Amino acid sequence: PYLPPSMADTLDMSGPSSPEQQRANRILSEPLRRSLKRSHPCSLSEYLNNTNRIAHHHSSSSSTDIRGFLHPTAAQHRPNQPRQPKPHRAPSSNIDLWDSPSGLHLAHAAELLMRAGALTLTPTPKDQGPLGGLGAGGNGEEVEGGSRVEGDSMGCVTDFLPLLGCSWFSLNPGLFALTAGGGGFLTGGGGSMGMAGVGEGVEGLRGESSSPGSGGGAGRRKRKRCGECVPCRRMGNCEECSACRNRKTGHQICKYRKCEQLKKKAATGLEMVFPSGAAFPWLQ
DNA sequence: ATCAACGTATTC
DNA sequence: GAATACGTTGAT
Repeated sequence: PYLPPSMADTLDMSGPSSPEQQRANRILSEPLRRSLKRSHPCSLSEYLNNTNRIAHHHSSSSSTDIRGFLHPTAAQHRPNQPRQPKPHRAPSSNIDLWDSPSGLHLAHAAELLMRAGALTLTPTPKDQGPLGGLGAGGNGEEVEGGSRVEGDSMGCVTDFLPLLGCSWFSLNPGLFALTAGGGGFLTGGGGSMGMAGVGEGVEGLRGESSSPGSGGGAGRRKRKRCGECVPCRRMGNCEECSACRNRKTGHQICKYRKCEQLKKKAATGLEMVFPSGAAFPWLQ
């Protein structure tokens, strides 16, 4: 029930069986570009904290806790119960990480990232967020080596919630963009990962450096030209437009070469945008 | 909304 | 370090 057949095919780790899968695996195994290697991991702890704050804001009971979202049963009862399989869906009330209004199915996304090798689990003792140890610690279990990710019989991660509860769950925005304003590179159609943006260098994660005190615009990722639109394909500057005439001071590309995608306002927030305009379309 | 200028990320 | 170009900001 977690993954549609097309996605299950995509995530089949038994080996590449199609040219698309072979290409995807090759791309994943290729070394990062220099600029991508310099990308710094983006911790989800801030996101989770924000989510928690939002939950408090929206909850009139004021007793809402992210623990309740991540471990509804653990937060309410089951002190000595053996580990229950994680519910596929949290209660529909309040903010729901598993079926958020914005389509942010975080666990699914992270599962895909991990399977694609784009998500790293980097536990550090000092990087345990305020929610660190949730779930696993509650049952006296330890996450060993930071790679304790179990899959259920359906091949889905059932023990992912403790990872969400810790801030050592990190993403590498250079390798994996969670915001693709010019169109996502994960394509649901055809059951294959498009990965169009990976080889070229995926850009577009925003907000990672926009935390208070980071200096605002400094550190914000730059999007890149799509290279496919008419302006991008145009060769040479016109040398007549204002951008060309003010090249030294304006620092702008020729107006006739300005990428159509970059003309649009960049997407904001932690979300995937697909050509269809839907986030995580395979889950809809 | 458009434009110019600037800051700065990125590439060479 | 220079050149290029994206993002932001302020002026119009």
